[in-house]
Amino acid sequence: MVEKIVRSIPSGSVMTYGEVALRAGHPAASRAVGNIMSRNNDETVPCHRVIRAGGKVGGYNGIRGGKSKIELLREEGYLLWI
DNA sequence: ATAATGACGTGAT
DNA sequence: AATCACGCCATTA
Repeated sequence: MVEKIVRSIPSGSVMTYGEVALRAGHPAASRAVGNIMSRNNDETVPCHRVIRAGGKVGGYNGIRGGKSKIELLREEGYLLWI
C-alpha cells in the first residue's frame, strides 16, 4: 500500500513516486501513486516527502494557502535551498 | 462497465 | 538544457 510506504519514509529522506510504486509492487504505477495521494491526503501520510524523479519536487495539494512541499521539505532538512 | 483524468516517467526532438 | 509526445496505472465521474 502506497499509504504505508509513504508513512515509512523517514524524516529527512524523500522517495520518488516511481520508487513508491515499485515498492508497492507496481513498477509502473508512478502516476497512480500521485493520483491516490491527491485524492487521499491523510495527515498520517507525509505526502510531501514524495517527489518526482530526478529530485524535482512536483506538485502538492497545498499550492493554495499553507506551506508548500518545498517549505515542508526544507523544514525537514532535505531541500536546503537558500 | 466505459471514459476521462492526473501530485509521473522516459525517450525523442 | 528545455520541450513535446507517448505510455501506464489507479481513482473518479
